[in-house]
Amino acid sequence: MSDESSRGLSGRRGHAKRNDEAILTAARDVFVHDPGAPISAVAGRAGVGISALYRRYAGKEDMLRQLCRSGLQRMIVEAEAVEAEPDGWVALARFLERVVDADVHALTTRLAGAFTPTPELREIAARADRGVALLIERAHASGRLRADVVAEDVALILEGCAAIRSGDGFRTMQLRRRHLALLVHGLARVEGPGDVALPGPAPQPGELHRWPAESGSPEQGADG
Amino acid sequence: MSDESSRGLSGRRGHAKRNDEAILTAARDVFVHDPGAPISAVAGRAGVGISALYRRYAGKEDMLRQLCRSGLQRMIVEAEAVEAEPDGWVALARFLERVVDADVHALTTRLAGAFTPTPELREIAARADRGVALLIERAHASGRLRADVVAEDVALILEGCAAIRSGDGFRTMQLRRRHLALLVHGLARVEGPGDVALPGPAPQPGELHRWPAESGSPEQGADG
DNA sequence: TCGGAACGGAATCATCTGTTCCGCTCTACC
DNA sequence: GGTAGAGCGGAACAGATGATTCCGTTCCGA
Repeated sequence: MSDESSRGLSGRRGHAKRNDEAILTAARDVFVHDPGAPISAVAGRAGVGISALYRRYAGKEDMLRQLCRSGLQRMIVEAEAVEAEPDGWVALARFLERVVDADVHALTTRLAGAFTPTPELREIAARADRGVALLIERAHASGRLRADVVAEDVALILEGCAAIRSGDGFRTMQLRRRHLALLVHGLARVEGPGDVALPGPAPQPGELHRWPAESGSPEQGADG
Repeated sequence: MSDESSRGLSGRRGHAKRNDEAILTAARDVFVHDPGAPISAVAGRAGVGISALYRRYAGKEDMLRQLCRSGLQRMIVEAEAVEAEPDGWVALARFLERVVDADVHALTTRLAGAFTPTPELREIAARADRGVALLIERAHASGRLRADVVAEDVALILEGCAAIRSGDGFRTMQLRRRHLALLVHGLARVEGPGDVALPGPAPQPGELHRWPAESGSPEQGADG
């Protein structure tokens, strides 16, 4: 008994700690499914009351910020996880699979409009973007990536995959993987007459950014 | 003056007829952008009052139904528009481009959860699905489509494209076209060792359907 | 001239939801 | 053993939102 309590696994403290995770998981599940979900849905899913949430987070916005941050961090982790892969092309493909499997894109992008970012968050986002850019660079170097693909295309790809939904969570993942496979196949360079350049100006750095520029120009806010 | 009025282009009647279109267009624009938008947003965008909407539609649900129907019909029109194209592969690609350009997928799918379908609507949807199936069949016959692609993959592709968004409407279309090009490239058969089969069970007919089966089995409703 | 189609928009009514608050439980510590 | 308070459940509160109704007004059309 004293063993358990000293490790924080039982008693009031341990229970609270377990709730920390239950709530975080529930929040992730709920908001990935529906970015506009009410906070009570999170409480319900976690099997706790509202006050258990407010004990941990200053408010809904704070909660979403944390969630977004954890998503961005996960993205960075996945980028690092494929760093050791010697083949740049394979690294990119594996990275995309991992991110899709982690279902992290909705957190980092869909949620982003619902709160004002902290400087810290901007920095983490920048780090994540840099990781992606590096992967694209390596993939280009491998010679197997279409020459006209840019780092920002990754955002389009992830967005497209995240949009796939079916009633069942597991099936959703299968379908996303299938869709991703199609996309990765599309990313591959093809020599010969079959190759047609991707149309339109490529997405520009910053164009698809989660939040409007730091401060100053009152650009298009754009979302409703 | 009598000329115009006889053609319904001026006067109270003509104005009303023009409002018909303005409202329909506004509704399309608004709900494509945000399926959960309030009806007042449509009125605002159309430059009319709320009552102008309620004169034409029984309620919001009715409006969404009409919108969905027009979207499905547009889909059928686009399928017919490429029927004459002799090359089945080209026909499929052109069809996808047309549907993406018409920005019709959000209407036919995203909106579908917001109202109960009429039998008529189900039938139109079935006709649209048949059109797509035919295009896939022809594309297979041309020999240029990956063998493991099925008709239901089209839904995934359109969903993925519809998910792409930027602040500007025109730019959004450019980016969708770019993404689509990647996808179409991915759809192309590649002979040789580079070819990897699409993973997971292919999407089944009915699996991605807009509405739960006609009646009877209380399956997963699934959406929030 | 006049009935009423067409309409604008305020008022209504029903939710929905973020946040606060109160009282309870049960642990951690003395 | 007793007690302060961490941790919590959930009702209450306050504000927003939004579909729908309703009423007064305008102005066409006969």
